Amino acid sequence: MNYKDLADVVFPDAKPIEYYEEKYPERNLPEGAIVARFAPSPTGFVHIGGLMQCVIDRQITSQTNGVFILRIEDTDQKREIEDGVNQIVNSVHDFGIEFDEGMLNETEEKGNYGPYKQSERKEIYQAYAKHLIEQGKAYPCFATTEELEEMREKQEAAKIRPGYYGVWAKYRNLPVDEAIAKIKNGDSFIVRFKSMGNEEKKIRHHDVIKGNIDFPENDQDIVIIKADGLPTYHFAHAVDDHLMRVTHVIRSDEWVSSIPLHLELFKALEFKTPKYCHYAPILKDDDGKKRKISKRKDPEAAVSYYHEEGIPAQAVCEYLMNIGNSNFELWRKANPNADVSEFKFEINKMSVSGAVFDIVKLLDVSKNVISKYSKERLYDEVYEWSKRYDSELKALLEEDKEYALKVFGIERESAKPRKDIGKWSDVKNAIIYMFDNKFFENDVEYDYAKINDSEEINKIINRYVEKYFDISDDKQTWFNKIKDLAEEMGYAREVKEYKAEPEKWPGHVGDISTVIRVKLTGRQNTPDMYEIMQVLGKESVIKRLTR
RNA sequence: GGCCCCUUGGUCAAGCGGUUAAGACGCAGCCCUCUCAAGGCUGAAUCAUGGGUUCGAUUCCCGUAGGGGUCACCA
Repeated sequence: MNYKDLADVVFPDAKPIEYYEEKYPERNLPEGAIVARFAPSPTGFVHIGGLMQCVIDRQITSQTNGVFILRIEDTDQKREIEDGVNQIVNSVHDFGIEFDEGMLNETEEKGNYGPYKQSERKEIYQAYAKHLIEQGKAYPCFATTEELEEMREKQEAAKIRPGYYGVWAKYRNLPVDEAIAKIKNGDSFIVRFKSMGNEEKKIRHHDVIKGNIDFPENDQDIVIIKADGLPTYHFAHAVDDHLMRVTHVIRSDEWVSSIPLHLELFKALEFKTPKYCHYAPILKDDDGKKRKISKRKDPEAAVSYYHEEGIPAQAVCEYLMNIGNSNFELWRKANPNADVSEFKFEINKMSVSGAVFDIVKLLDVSKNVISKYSKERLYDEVYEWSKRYDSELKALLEEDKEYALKVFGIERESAKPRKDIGKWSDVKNAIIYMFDNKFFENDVEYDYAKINDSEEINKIINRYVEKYFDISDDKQTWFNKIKDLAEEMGYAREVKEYKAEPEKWPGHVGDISTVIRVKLTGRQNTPDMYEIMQVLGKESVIKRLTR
């Protein structure tokens, strides 16, 4: 009886690994092409950090003519939710990111290196596990959960390193025939990796992002195949990333401590190790303290949040890109109209420590992104968003599209476009007063500023309407008339004059403007009043000023 | 607790032995033919700490403190 016999008893039906090595050959890609993968569990939830990984992966795989894969890690059935894969695909898709290979939805996939769902790769893992057993590099372990717990308690009590290793690895050296007998007897078991590592020895690993890291060798006999026949993460990682010919394993740095294990696994399996890129998680400022942004506590941890708030996908992606490579914004400034895909992302320039998520900065990025949109694009994006999240806004936009486009056109598509909208949920408030049916719904009791005596206000407005207002005036004429009005009413014609000798007048042309503005829009602050009047049209202006 | 990693203004950060220590967001002030948004200009604000090494340390080494990760038949 030898290891081969044992392997045959453990996995009688497994194919030889050569079968898979041939089925999934090395990819024929140009020099330097990066193959990366996003490998979430099908929980339906995409974390902002996961999206950052996608943005980065998509960028570097595209730029090197490589491949970006979506692999679903569903080896833990407890984590799964219904429709989880669809939700992940859709969430990522919402940000304009497509995968080259992998799952397309719950059941369909594309690419020649599948299946891309781990639960469907069971036989592959078992083939490789069998291969290891044949070589004496893995073995069945019959320890029960209770046994393992007991072991752990002893270790803790004795203050020694916990785990299944060395002398604690009870079934590591179980004679082959005894193991076979147990299996034939129907004893339940799992498969463990037989580590040859020595905890006293150090290894050095070079991480693309973190640089050199030294740690002790792994000596834990970790489980590679669970009781349900599915692999653990570590084993699946080795087998999948090898067979899918992944060149760069880009993942969150919670995995760095597993590197010694993974390295040993790759060595035992005689796989070429991929390049590891461990990025730091996104942090959250919690009352002055930094902590990992959390799914439970922070709504902004979920990418769906940005979608709901109406922060454009491009803005979120650019912000994330900037967290990844902070020279992105320098590049953006130099290339304001270039497509993001032209930015050369350098993975080794990523920060080794986590960045605190800054929504204010994100919104600033967003304002810049939105300021470059044409009014048509703005309309389309806002309309799409409103369909899902704001029916009142939707109705407003549908009522008269031409008019809505004019409203969106105010101070847009110019050299210095407006930058006051950061997210679609800001839009309604920013434009609602431009719509007569909404405007006249409200009371006329507005907050005036400096000039707030109603008699004076009426005098100003009446005079403006009867003598000065003319919708066909050009902007200069229009403004000169407001100055004339100011002068006639006894106010300073120029702000500068007033500032030089404030005691000479009760106010200046700006104060007069404000009166008209408030009467016209209900607000003290608005975009350019001339443009507003032009968009509203003569009839609406008069109606508003004289009501 | 063991192992591993991290620490430049409020935030993101450049820097890689000699710099007036970039830039962005935010903040304050000023300017810009009306308010706001923007834009322009100016300003306040940073190398966690103690030792070394060196002619010289933000940069290299060691310690300390603080923060984070990880120690599952979860990923």
